[in-house]
Amino acid sequence: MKKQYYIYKYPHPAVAVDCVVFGVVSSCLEILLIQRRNEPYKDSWALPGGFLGIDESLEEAVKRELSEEINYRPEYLYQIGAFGDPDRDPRERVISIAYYTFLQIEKACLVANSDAAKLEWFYIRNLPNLAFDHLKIVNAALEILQKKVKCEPFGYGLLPSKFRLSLLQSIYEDIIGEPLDKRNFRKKLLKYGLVKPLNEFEKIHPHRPARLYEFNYENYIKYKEKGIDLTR
Amino acid sequence: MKKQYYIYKYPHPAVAVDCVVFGVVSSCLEILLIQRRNEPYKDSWALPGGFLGIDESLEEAVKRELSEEINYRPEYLYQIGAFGDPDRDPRERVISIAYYTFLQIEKACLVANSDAAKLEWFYIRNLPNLAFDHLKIVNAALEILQKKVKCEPFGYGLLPSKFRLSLLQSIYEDIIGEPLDKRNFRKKLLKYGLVKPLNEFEKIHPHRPARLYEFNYENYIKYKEKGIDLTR
DNA sequence: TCAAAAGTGTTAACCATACACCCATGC
DNA sequence: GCATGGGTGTATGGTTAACACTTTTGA
Repeated sequence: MKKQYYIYKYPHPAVAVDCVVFGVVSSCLEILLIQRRNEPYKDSWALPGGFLGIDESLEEAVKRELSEEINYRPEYLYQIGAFGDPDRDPRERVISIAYYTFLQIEKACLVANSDAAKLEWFYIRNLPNLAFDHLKIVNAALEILQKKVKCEPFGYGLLPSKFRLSLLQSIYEDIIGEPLDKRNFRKKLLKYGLVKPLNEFEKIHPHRPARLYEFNYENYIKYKEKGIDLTR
Repeated sequence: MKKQYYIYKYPHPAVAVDCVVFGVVSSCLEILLIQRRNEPYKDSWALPGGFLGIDESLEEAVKRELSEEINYRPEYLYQIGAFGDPDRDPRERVISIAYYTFLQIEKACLVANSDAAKLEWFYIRNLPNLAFDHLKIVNAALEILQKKVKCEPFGYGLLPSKFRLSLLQSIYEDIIGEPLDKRNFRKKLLKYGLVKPLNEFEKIHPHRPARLYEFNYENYIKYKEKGIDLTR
């Protein structure tokens, strides 16, 4: 492999991408973190991500990094924003463009990558110390979800395709950080036709089994455009 | 001045900042554009902006560029996001981090900068052709305002400190692109105490003079946190 | 006296809120 | 039969939506 250098007339920062991967794991909203194997922040937990290739788009870079690091290639990415404090990376000036995505656990086969970096899901309300300014990035992502949840239906592409309404409700509660009224929440979902009941039930505990529902995609999109607040 | 080069082991993109400056001009929501004096896109209209200094924060870079280019140093900046299509700039790979800000015309003394680049306000619904992907950036900013206006009170720091309610209403209408009911709009603003009436009137046309109002900052902040939709 | 923009109130339908009890199951 | 989470209905008050006419001014 040829050794090469890149020369510029003016100093250039490095550009990286990072991604907050949300998933529903053990009935909670969690994010996927990687334990760093190198300095800086060796052994700390960090968002999956890496440096931008000079010819690839920002989204391609995220998809490539996630494929490599968590063996999952997301279809949809949503930009959180750019994080560029001059000292956010001790090595050199690095601007990170952060994204978030949803991972339906049923669709993913997560394996630690070939480098055997450790991967783990963490409940959003119980995160470990994070490398770099990754906590700031996660918090920015959560703020976006908090706003989203108050303006549009939420959960499609994140929850399993068949789910209990109480699971959807608890994801909402994880995001907004306060309890919702069960009766009102269900009434609204059904009234606007956002979910349709199935004749299937989930028996995961020694209690009454819960009915499963699917999103009604047509109405989901309709109210995504029109706007709806399921949190009240 | 010493000639110097900057050498990296991996290729680095350039990083720029651009800013959509919103102002209320001739009773409309307008943005400030600069006519480019150099290639590429010579003579096209473009957002004010420029390259990031290697040691300055993203926001500092925007403030510096706006000071230089439009003689106005904004206090608050809001990030739109990063725009990084590989071919968005024909010169080299450039990632642009875009911001928007509000400029109260009463507080600014805009002069074309020393380089005598032409500055002009353009109504958001009647923009000229823009350089680079700046139309995409402006549209992203407008989408943010469209969402904002449906979730929080809007206009503080943008409108003159004393204004007619019909001016505020028409700014809302510029953003959402549809007419609002005058009675309902005013009723809501007053009911929630978002504005307070003054004993001053504006006579700018040969008709009945309009009462001026100020924002009630305390309630404005309160409903910004709590959320309110003045568009319905 | 006309044209133009400012300003004002009421009603009916809908929606949000708050709240408590029964159901189905496995142990 | 009990513990646990699943599931349901109603009444009240507040919010939205729709609507048309009078006022003030300068020309």
